[in-house]
This record gives sequence, structure tokens and C-alpha cells, in this order.
Amino acid sequence: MEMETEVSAEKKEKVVLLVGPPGSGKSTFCESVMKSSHRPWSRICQDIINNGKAGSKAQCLKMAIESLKEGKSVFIDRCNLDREQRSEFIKLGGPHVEVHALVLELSAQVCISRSVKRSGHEGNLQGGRAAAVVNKMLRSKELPKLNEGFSRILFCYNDADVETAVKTYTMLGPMDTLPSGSFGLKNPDTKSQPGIMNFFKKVSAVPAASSSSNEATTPKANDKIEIVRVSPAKLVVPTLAFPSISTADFQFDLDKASDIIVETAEAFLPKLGSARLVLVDLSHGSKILSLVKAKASRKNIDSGRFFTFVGDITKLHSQGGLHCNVIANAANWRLKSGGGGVNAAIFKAAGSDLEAATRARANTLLPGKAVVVPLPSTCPLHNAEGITHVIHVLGPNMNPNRPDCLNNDYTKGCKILREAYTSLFEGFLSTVQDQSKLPKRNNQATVSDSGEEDSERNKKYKGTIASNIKSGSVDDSGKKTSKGWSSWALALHIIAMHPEKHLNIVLESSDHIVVINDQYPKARKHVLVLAREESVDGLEDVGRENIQLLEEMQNVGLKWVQRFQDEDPSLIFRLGYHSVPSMRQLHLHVISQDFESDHLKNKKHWNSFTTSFFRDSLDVLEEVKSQGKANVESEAVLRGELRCNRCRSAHPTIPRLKSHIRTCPSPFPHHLLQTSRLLARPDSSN
DNA sequence: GTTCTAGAAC
DNA sequence: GTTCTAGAAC
Repeated sequence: MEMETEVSAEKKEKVVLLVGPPGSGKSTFCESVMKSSHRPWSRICQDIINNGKAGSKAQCLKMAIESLKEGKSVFIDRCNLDREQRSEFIKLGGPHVEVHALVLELSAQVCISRSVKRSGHEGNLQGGRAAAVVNKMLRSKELPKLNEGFSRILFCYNDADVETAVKTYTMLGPMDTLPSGSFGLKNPDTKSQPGIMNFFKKVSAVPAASSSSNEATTPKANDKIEIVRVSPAKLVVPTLAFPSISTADFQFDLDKASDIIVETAEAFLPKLGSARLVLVDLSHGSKILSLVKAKASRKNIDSGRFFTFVGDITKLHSQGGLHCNVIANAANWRLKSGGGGVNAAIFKAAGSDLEAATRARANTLLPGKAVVVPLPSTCPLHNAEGITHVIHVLGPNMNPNRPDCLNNDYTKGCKILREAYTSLFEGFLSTVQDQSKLPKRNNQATVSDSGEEDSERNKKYKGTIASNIKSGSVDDSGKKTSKGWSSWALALHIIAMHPEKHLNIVLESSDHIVVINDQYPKARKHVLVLAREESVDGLEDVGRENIQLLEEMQNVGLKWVQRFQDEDPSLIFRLGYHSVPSMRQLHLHVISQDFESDHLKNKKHWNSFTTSFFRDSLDVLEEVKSQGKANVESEAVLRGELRCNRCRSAHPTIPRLKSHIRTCPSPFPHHLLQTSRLLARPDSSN
């Protein structure tokens, strides 16, 4: 049992964030190092990333990810002066990537004069403006701290310091590492730099920084509540972390189990693209980890794609720095929490979201089987650790005190354990495919390329063209062309037609409806009830013949509201349809009224849920019953101003609106309250 | 429907 | 310099 790190101890890429205002020498530093370093470096400079022009943070991130994939270390050459700006780059860190900060604390005077010279040269900014920029940036400066996630921070205050730092990084060969920790920090309480005020009096009339520079530097203000937001799953290599199945409480033989783990993993890796499998155990001395590690290396399995890791499976990102998007649970047959070990830990960390989501998929599990449970984006495990799915697995039991004991029958036991890992990896594979497929898979509705399924659809599809023309062809938005629907607009249709092919995202289904989580929820809870009727694509296609369907959709929607409110009675919901849906297949939105979501990004999003464009399910039903069709609002209202859904006040931008609605104390408008279109629990504060 | 990005606004 | 939106591409 060796004590080396469990992640194969090979070379680690570095991400070095340069931290300093314009003119502090960031680019010069990078260039000096890259001139003679033996390590492959990529300098990612926001000022020129866009074909020589300035670009965005997102572009820098993207390029950093690409460079890391190519095995290069990267310099992030942008100001990175506050914690927020740095945070997303820190998330690039992981088992194979270390993140450092190099802080260039040169005097403001030096920075400004260099900056003035440079911008003068380019003829853009005159001196006063460059100075103002530097000043503004220094005002909100927050020095980096180790607890942001850096493994190493180095401070430089003058040219000599910089020179030493250049040497340090130049000498850093591809296989070398630098000691972790914070180095060279001179003056932990960083009041504004001496000299900056005086200098400013000379340079420009920009008002000097108020002396309340403390907000950036008192650690407590910044450290106490930080929600770790994990970068979108797409940026992360799909990774499954799984515990050893059956070897703890179920007392399965370790040697046999490790053989099975290594063999099934080896068989699956080729199917998984670049995705990774990680066997996790809580303790350092774990026998199963060392067995698996030894056997995997004997078989020459790629240790970048299959490796072992010591840590708490519910805290792999926050504590272990390992990005995983899927974790496996060593479940019990009832799929209930409790029992200690991994099962208890995962249920505890995921909260009631996991129980509800599990319940929606299955009530029990047989030995050898696995069930994939998508985690809602509001689940703590999803938010804090980036876990999008939990896969419950049940293995064979050799413990006489537990149900279904196999009495040492290892012929059966091995077969079941093999089956368990196979089901687990297959479940993981389905999440990987689903991620890459949903947005882009083009399930052609254009030409008959094969099979009767298509020709069948073509008939219907001609029908829709006819009705489009009849209704005046209101379709410049790009979702419907004269040829048909764009591929992206078909996703719901495909799921509604074949829910059995999308088991990992379907929450519930019947002959007439399918329920899924909105892939980009616009509120804390946001599910869609899809109609399975082939030719009903939106409200405009609804008629008296669909009344039963609309009623079932309404009832199913209500049931999910109940379920969500059982978990959190403060949630308030509305049920309704978009007047003109963007995606094919009639779908009812069940959406909580907090609109607390990073996916709510623009005016159209907001207005589509909070104006008359959103047609309450009950109103639609009444209209169809009384007049045979539903009224729809014009898309023009989507371009209207941004108004609070409670007090109706107007706001200039989405971010300002969002910060208003977080705290707006007004009750909801009368028409919603009176007609009970708004679904709130009696005790919730409305 | 989302993503990406140029350019306006600050 | 950053933030934010609108519009094109998918």
C-alpha cells in the first residue's frame, strides 16, 4: 500500500493567472517566460484574442480549455483584479491542472505611465483616460487568496521581484511542480497604493478613490457566503465517479470485485469518447483502490480516463478539485436514503430533490440493475458540485444480515456484479450521449430518407405547411421555414414521440403526455408537460377535440406543483402556454414565479412568462370549451419593456430587473390572485 | 430554443 | 476598461 497520490502522478498543466492593472507588465512577463521555457505555454491575452482585437472573458476561457486539452500550460493575460473575474478561471483546475496567481503589484504611477505611453502610441486613449481606467480598476482590486482555489500565489512589487518570478517560471520544466502556498506578500492590508492620490492630482481631474477601500480587502466580507458555481457541464469532460459496489456492507470479495471493475471499465472506455471513469473511496488505505489501480496499470489502461481517487464522493469538486458530472450511488433495493455509507451521504448531500427525482423514476431496484436520475438544477449537489445525474446501482449481497444474500455463491455474485457495472456504465453513456445529442441532432423532417416513419411524418408535415399558409405564414423567426422546422425546434417533438428512448430525462409519461425538466429552466422549478398528439404543435393547433388532453396536461401540471410545494411550500407557480411557441409539440410550462435562474437571460425570456404572451392553462381551457379555440397574443409583446411581475415597475436591463425581483415586496397582481391562476400554498406570504 | 459576438452604453 | 443587448447562425 503506497502513499503516493491516487491520481496517477504524471505531469500537471498549470494555469497561471496574471493579476495586475494595464501597464503592470503582464504581457511582458509571459513573453519573457515563453521565450526560453521548456514547458509548452499558451498565452491567452484578452486584449488580442479576437483576431488581434480585444475579446471577452468567455473567449479566454474557451481558448484556455483548448490549450489545456492540447497539453499546454496557460497564462491568463488579463487584469483579473477581482475575485469574481478570477473565479471561472480557477475552475479550470482539477486533478491534472494546477492554478497559480502571479500578482504584479507595481506602483500605480508606473502602471499608468506605461499605459499612457502605450495607448498614446496606438492613438486611442489620451493619457487622462488611460489613467482613469487604471484608477477605476485599482479601486475595486481584491488581492487573490489561496481560499479562492489557487494552489500557489506569488506577489511581485518591483522589477527585481518580477525578474525572479520570470526565472522561476522559465525553469519550470514539463514534469516539474512548484511548492504550493502564498509567497512574497508584503503588506497584507492593502490600502490603496501610496502615491496614487498624488499622482492623480497631476494627471487628471478624475475624482480620487474614496478612502473606503476596505470592502475589497476585509477577508470576512468576501469569504462567508460563496456559492461555488461550477462551469457548465459541457466545458467539463464528462466524468462518472463511482464507489466500489458491494464490497463494503455487502461483503463481496475484494479481489474478485477489483477484477470485475477493471474489466468492465476497460470494455467501456472505447465507447465513452473522451469521458472518464473514476473509482472513488473515502479512505487513503483503501484496499479496493490499490487493487484496482494495480490491475489497471498492469493492463495499460489509460490512466487519464480511468483512475482512482480518494475523497468524499459528494464533495469531489469542492474538496477534491475533481470535476465530475455524474456520480453513482451504491443504493439499496428500496432506493431509500439511510443505511450509512455512500448511500446515506449522497441522499443527504442531494436533499429532497434526489428523493423526489428518484421516486419519479423507480420505486425499487433489482441486484445488477441501475437507474439514472437527473438532478434538478436547484439541487445542492448540482449547484455546488456540478453533478447533473445520480445513478443508483444495486450490487449482489454476500452479507447474511442483508436482504437477498447469495450465501457465497460467487458464480452468481460475479455475474450480478458484472451486470451492475455494465448497467452503471451504460447509464452514464446515455447521459453523455444525451448531452451531445439533444441540441444538435437533426432528426430530418425535410426529405424522406428512409423508413415508413418518415413518410408517415411527411404527410402530417405537408398538412402543417398548408395550415401555415392558410394562417398567413407568420414565420420569419427562423424556427419554421417554408421547408419545415429547424432541427433545434424538434427536440420536444422527438421526446414526446419516443419517451422510451429518453428515459434518462423523462420524469413521467402516459399515453397522452410526457413530463420533463425544461433543459434550460427559467426558474427554480420549471418542468414541461408535453402533449403526445402528433399534429398539435402549439396553441394555434388546439381545438375542441383536444379538451381532454388539455385537462390531463393541467392535472399533471398541478400534481407536479403539489410535489414541488411539498418540498418547499414557499414556491408559487403558474401553469400556461406560450402564445407562439419556439419549439414544436404543444407543451405546458409549469414554472415557479421566482424566476431565479441563470438561464433567464433576455427580454424575450422574461416577457414570454410574465406578459399576456403567457396564456394561463385555465384560460386556454375555458376558451377552447366556449369558442373552440384558444386566443393567442402577438409576439410583439415580447419586445415590450421589462416590468416586475409583482409590482409592474419597469427596469432598464435584465440584471437590474433580476435584482429587483429578488426582493420586490409587492403582492402579485389582482387578476392572478382572484382567479387562482397563481398556485400558492395558503401559508406562503401572499 | 441557445450560443456567439459586435457594438452601444456606461 | 466592463456590461449588456440585439441579431445572426445554428
